[in-house]
Amino acid sequence: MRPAEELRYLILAAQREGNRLLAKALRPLGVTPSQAEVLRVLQDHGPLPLNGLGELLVCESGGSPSRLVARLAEVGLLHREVAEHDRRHVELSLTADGRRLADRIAQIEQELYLTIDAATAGHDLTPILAFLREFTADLPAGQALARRA
Amino acid sequence: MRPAEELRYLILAAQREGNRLLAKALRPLGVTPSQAEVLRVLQDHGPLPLNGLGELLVCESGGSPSRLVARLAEVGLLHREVAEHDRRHVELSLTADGRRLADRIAQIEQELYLTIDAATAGHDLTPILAFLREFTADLPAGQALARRA
DNA sequence: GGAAATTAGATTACACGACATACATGTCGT
DNA sequence: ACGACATGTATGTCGTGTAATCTAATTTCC
Repeated sequence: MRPAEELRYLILAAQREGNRLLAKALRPLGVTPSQAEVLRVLQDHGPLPLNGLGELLVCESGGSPSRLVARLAEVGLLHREVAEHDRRHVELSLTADGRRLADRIAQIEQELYLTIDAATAGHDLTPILAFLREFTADLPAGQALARRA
Repeated sequence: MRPAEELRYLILAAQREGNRLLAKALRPLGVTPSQAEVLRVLQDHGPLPLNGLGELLVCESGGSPSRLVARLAEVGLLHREVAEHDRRHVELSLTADGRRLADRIAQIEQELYLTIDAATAGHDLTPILAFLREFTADLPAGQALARRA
């Protein structure tokens, strides 16, 4: 199998399995990995319009994440408020419940990162991160990640 | 951002964007990336039972890919035949249409691999492949990929 | 200044994919 | 024949991409 093909499928495999592990760890909290990403981004980057949130999400690369946000608003984890100066904008902010849950999600992420650290022991991540950064630099999902820093 | 976190999101970003590029390239053929994977696996690994196909797919890692296969059978790209000696087994094989389409998919994959080669120019893939192989070695999706060789 | 066109933000609908669970059915050992 | 097990199916929930649509703001042109 040529390297490009193996790389393609290995990235697919790693993403699928990593997502599955995270979904399992998050299940007791009643949120999915994508929902957790929304809550954590809102926790770290303050109130955001829907569009601004979309620009920081790696999942849901195109358009506005209306549907993802709608589910979180339904269960009272975040608040949607129409901006008075521009009624096209919807300001999103975590509720008290949402902040509490975001803290618990952060803990689970820490455990995940310890698992990843263990899996990467003996490997130099530098060339791997460098390649992936370059590969995604021009693409929406990569730019979203870059904006977080 | 700690390396483990960046790695997690970069893998997600790379997978999403890669899939989007492939989906766009496959659109004129009327198939999705997952459907294309089924057709190509069947082309390379002969007739397979549904379960055996599932063991070679990186997408749809758990369970049997019933629905994926059902859609392809509906549009006449593959044939499902119940084995006479054991009616639990369904033998899957490409139809003439399926074989023709698999050839065209293979061409599009070649173009994708050229794009990946260009993106990886200047990088040594060896450590990247080694890490991802190790990371997925014990997981279903990684084993599926290993079985292809 | 005001109406029409354009742009921007958000929502919705459709199709498909992924995962988990529950269910039905076939096979085999006893 | 009965139950354990394996295999395949159906279903529900959620996620993701695309496109169409709706409304609000802005721009353009008279």
